[in-house]
Amino acid sequence: MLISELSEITGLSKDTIRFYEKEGLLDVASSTRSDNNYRQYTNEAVERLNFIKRGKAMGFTLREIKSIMAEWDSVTPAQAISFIQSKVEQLEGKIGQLQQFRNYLLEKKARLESGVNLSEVKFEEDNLR
Amino acid sequence: MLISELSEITGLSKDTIRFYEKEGLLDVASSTRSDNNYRQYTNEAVERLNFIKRGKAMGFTLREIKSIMAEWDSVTPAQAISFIQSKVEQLEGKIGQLQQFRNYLLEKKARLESGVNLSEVKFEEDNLR
DNA sequence: ATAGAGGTTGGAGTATACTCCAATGTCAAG
DNA sequence: CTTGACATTGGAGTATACTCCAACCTCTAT
Repeated sequence: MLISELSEITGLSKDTIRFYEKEGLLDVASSTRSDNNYRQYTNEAVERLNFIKRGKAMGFTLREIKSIMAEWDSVTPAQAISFIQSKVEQLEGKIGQLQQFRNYLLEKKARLESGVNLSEVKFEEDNLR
Repeated sequence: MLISELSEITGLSKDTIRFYEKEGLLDVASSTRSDNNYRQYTNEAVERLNFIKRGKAMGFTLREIKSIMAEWDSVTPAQAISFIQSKVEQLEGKIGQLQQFRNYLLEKKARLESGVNLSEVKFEEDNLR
């Protein structure tokens, strides 16, 4: 497929896709050039871009996403396992933080609903634990 | 306290703290100026900065964090409740995504451990659901 | 043959979030 | 009264991740 189609499928702009390519986030399996010099994309490209989107949504930088994908391609199973394990641990930390923050907000909300004044529940670190 | 102490307590650089002030993320309750024009910080500043760090860790931009704090200060209880509710929903979405990604990684890991070839579990969108 | 909708490039510009620096002011200690 | 450690400012520079643009090539349809 050409870049417009890929752009529609993924919801990423053409510029962004070309930018990702410049940055080395798409490999040969994702895109080749046809005779007219147009980029030809495979489904691999769709998968890669979705992977990138996912990674970004979890707060990874492009650099990190690139390294994740590179590891994925080049690494022995044993290395992959320990790599994944460490990523999972990172994610678990992040999830824990988000849940804490969610609980913190819900607690504040409950206090507000029970009529406590806003200023009394403002930024107290203790509420976060 | 002076900026060095605040910097040590929060782990943020002095430049970062001054940058946050420029951006309007610290209010009068957090910092005032003494006669010599030095910034004098209160514990409120520590709390604010920790709040900012927390917000950043969950992927909010400074702009968003500022608006959260502003709402917090200026809003009626009813508005605060609906604001919090929407933030909680956003967070729940984020948490859900992170958990999905975590499960995805764990699944890949399990496959690797059971001896499946790496290339067979590479970037397939189906694995993400 | 020309229009129009696609594609290409290199490079400049933008937003975010710092980070560094030079010049200068303040203050306690020797 | 100078030294050294702190503080101040404005402004420049950096990294990340795009976003836009001009100039130009390609292909299909009329």
